[in-house]
Amino acid sequence: MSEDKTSIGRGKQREATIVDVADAAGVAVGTVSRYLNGHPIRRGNRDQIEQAIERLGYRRNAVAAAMKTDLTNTIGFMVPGLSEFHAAVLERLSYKMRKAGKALLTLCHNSDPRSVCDVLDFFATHRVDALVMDGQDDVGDRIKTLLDHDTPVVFYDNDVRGLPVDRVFVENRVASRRAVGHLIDLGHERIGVLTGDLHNFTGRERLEGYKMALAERGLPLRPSHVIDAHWNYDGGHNGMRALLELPEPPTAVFSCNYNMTHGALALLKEHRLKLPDDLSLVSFDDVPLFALHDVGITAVSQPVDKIADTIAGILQRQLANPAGNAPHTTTTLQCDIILRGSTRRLLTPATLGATGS
Amino acid sequence: MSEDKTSIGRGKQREATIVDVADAAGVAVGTVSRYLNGHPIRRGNRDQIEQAIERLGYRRNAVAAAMKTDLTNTIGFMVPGLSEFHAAVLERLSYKMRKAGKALLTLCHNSDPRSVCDVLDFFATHRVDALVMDGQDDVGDRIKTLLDHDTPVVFYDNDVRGLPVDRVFVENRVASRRAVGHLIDLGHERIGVLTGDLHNFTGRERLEGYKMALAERGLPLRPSHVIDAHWNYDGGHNGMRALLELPEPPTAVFSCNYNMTHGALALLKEHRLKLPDDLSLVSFDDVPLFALHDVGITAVSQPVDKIADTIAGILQRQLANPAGNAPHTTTTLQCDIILRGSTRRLLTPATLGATGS
DNA sequence: TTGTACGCGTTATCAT
DNA sequence: ATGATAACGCGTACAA
Repeated sequence: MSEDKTSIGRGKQREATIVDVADAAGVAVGTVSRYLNGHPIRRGNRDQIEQAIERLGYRRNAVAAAMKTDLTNTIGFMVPGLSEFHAAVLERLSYKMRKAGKALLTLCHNSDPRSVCDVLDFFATHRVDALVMDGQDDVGDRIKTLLDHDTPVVFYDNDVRGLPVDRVFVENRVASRRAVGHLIDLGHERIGVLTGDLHNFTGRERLEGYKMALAERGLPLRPSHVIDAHWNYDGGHNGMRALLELPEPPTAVFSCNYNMTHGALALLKEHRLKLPDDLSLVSFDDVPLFALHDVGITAVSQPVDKIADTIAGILQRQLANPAGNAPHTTTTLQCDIILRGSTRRLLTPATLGATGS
Repeated sequence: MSEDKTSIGRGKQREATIVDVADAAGVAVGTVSRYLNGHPIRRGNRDQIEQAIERLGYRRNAVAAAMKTDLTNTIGFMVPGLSEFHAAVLERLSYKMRKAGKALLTLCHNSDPRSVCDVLDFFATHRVDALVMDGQDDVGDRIKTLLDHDTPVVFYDNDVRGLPVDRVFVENRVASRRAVGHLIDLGHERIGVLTGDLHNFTGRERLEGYKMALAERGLPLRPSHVIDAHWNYDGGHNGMRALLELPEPPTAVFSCNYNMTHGALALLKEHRLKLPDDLSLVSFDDVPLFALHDVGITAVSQPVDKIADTIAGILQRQLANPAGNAPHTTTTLQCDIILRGSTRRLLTPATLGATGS
């Protein structure tokens, strides 16, 4: 009820400040500030200060400190959504940064360009010390604004060219080429592909890997076998149906990310089609349950921990640096391909295909 | 090179402030501030201000604003890790809060009490406007500190009693009882359970549901069938092995969360045991791939979206409220049980069991 | 080592 | 509706 300044219970109880602590401890504010920041302090004063802090329930105010130091100890993190992959990167990265006293401000953009801009503005306004995101087109202006103010930016998972930022990617082309090459090794010649958005750098790279594998074995590229499945479940679901309804359906399919694989698997199940007898399948992105899926899904595994650790390293280097004059790096990490039971050798592979064309 | 105050390129280029904007626009700072906050402004001044902002590349400083208003528009979010469940809640919650101009400061504690405290201190120092977390024991003091300063706190997923906070949970007991009841309906009498940490409120509730189902059908509770699997993969893996090595192994198992189910499934696969012929299994927590797992995993599905939406609602109500005098609520949401193929009717169920005891 | 005093960028309170 | 000015809590020269 009462609005006393000395109210002990709940209520507007004004926060104790560094000044209050100084008064209570009988020292100057400067001394308290130095104590808080780990500078040497006379023994007796230190005890007084610690008691005062305890007694007053003083809590440091990082907001006020940020205003002076221009350091919020906060890092912007923006991804399309918290799929298994991005969630894993976020968890590991947040763990690493916590040990450096920093935390991630997490926001998703759902692949909506408008949201991307809003989020970037939010980060700029909140003066994040750095920004980690998947590359997104049409945001060059906003990114440049951040860079102009010496905010380090790290792209991962997807690139946007021409921006002076640090980058952490995986060898999308190499891994995709190996994955498709594996199918060819097994005798497959009609291989479908579910691609991500091709406006997207990573989407194009994975498709290129597919094309390279075909080309280097002298297999033709059939346009009808290339389905734009938009990175998502529905795309994978519909795309797989489209492939199966082809006059010459593929005997194997390469899916360029987990979501599309998921949709494709659902469609196969609906039609009671069995891997690998009715179709061989390789997925980009490995998730734990793929190992348990009946015969097991052969998949390209991204090195999540290495990705996060690399980003953390870059962040620490850039933040330790006074102005943004550290050189920008691009790290490209290798993927493993995990062979499981969703792919099988195709016997007498070309018999039907030869008569067809 | 030059440290000119007029440098245009990269570098220490001091941020334009509201004062600079006011000068350039020929108005007072108060006017600019009001413009930025959407208050009515004379037409001509508005144009001047907008031009000045554009010309100077002015970006609002949320840190300085926070110092005045005691509002950081930042919400602390702490969970043990970003498992599928928590990641989904985080994604949806962050989406909801973004529309209110707020973002989540995300930190994981990995079930380490020390980390829990560190994270809580971090949030307090950074003056988050609210806190969302899974309940964790032994942190009453830190939580009380936040509450004393009128920071709304919401617990979800796991409870800690005796704290004046808002709560959002699911009907753990009811759902578990139904899940185990389903197994009993199918004729199972020897039913194992992989439990989570029993120091944990939710862990105990799910186990209670198991016990209730047994009791109300007159089945004995066999202590050897109750395995503490610590919520995690290894626990589920080892726990399932322990159950199968029993002289009278269970014919069905109830696993109290996804991680343990995952471990259990892995063990079954290693031993080439098939669901549901060799064993029936029900999992608490549903994940998308359970639908695709060979026969499909019967699972209790938590209403992730409803959980997040409920939390968002509470947050908005509490934040709209001047001081922390809004009543605290506890919301308990229902779960669905998704019947799939991992459970089967046990024929002549008691024949062997009867001779045994 | 310690104390004093100023400034960081914004909002809020007054008059006008 | 606007202008002038006092805070907000902290860090840090500077002088002592």
